Amino acid sequence: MSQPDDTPNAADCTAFSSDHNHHQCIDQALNSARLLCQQHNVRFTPVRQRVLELIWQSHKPLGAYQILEQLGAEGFNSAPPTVYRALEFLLEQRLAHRIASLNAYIGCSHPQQPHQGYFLICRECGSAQELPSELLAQQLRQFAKQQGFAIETETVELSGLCPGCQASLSTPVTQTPEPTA
Amino acid sequence: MSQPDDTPNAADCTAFSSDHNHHQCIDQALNSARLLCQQHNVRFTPVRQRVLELIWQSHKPLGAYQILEQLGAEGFNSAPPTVYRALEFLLEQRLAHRIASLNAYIGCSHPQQPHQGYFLICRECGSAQELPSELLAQQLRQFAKQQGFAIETETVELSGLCPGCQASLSTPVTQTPEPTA
DNA sequence: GCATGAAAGGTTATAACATAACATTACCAG
DNA sequence: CTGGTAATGTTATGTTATAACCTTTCATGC
Repeated sequence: MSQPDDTPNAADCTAFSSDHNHHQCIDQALNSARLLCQQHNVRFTPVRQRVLELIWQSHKPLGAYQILEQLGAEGFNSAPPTVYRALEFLLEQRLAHRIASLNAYIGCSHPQQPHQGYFLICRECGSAQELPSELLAQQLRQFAKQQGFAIETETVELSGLCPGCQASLSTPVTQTPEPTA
Repeated sequence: MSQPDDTPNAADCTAFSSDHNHHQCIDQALNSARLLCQQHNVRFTPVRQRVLELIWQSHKPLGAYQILEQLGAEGFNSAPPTVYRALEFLLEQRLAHRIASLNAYIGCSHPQQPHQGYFLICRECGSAQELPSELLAQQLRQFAKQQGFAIETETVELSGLCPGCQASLSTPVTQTPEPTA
């Protein structure tokens, strides 16, 4: 409660460009998470932290059993309930989202603000970008309101091709090399 | 090809009101389907037809194994591939949609027009209403376009309470009785 | 320190959802 | 009526998720 909510957002980087400092994503996500768990007075245990790290390792949504495999390799207990409990916790604390269309999980880029995640998911590279959009939220509410429907949770997952993969697929050879730093 | 696309749409009824002639939904859906299969020169076999009927029996999305159970009870072959093949066919022909957030399937209310399904799903009564919305489609494209993202498939599933269940839950006793015909 | 109770984690089993692979049957075109 | 393709039958298994019950951890009050 004593902390201002001005922590940098972990994924103000964009999932679809490879030229961002991804360590920052992870570090900021973990810092945000620690802070948020303190504020909520809940325990950020090793397995919960590790699962959060794992789903932040890339911007690709991760299946529960992929996470489980990693955990097992690192000496954690590796029965399904372990990972599903950790994921349940992260979802409750709004530190992660579930991608229904993929049965997969991904770190939440804006855990501080209450929001629903809107996702752009590239079918080619597998990356998913979460985008907050107050405008889209309004439009969806409007859409539901016309039917007298009261929205509680929103699943908005748009699949297709990210800018990078559109380019690679249309010009598979002559693409400009990307900056490596 | 020789048929005009003016078949009545099976779900111009609304899933959230109980005072519609639901037989019409089913009949129209089946007629549309027969027509569409003729047009596409594909076979509308008994099991395909029965699965379509089953997912039209109510406006609640149905799980594959629920369908399977029904089929089994009726003497159809009842191994999983049977129902998954039928569903695959119906999805291909755009006669059904998959609801990712529920792992369930529902009849498509506007099979004639190419479209993505936008769904309002009531967590209380389980009904799902599909709504076409060119406006929402535009807004989603716009949203994606800002990121240079090319949408191929859209998963838009809004869960909450339908008008009827909002009323029942807030005034559990004093609700007005519904017309029975 | 230590009792204690709630939260977290361990363990085993199983439920729920979905597909692979290969054999058989149905159906139509020639 | 035959040959090929689409559909279905059959068996097995893969993948995702949860139930149920037991043990451990850890903050708290004594």
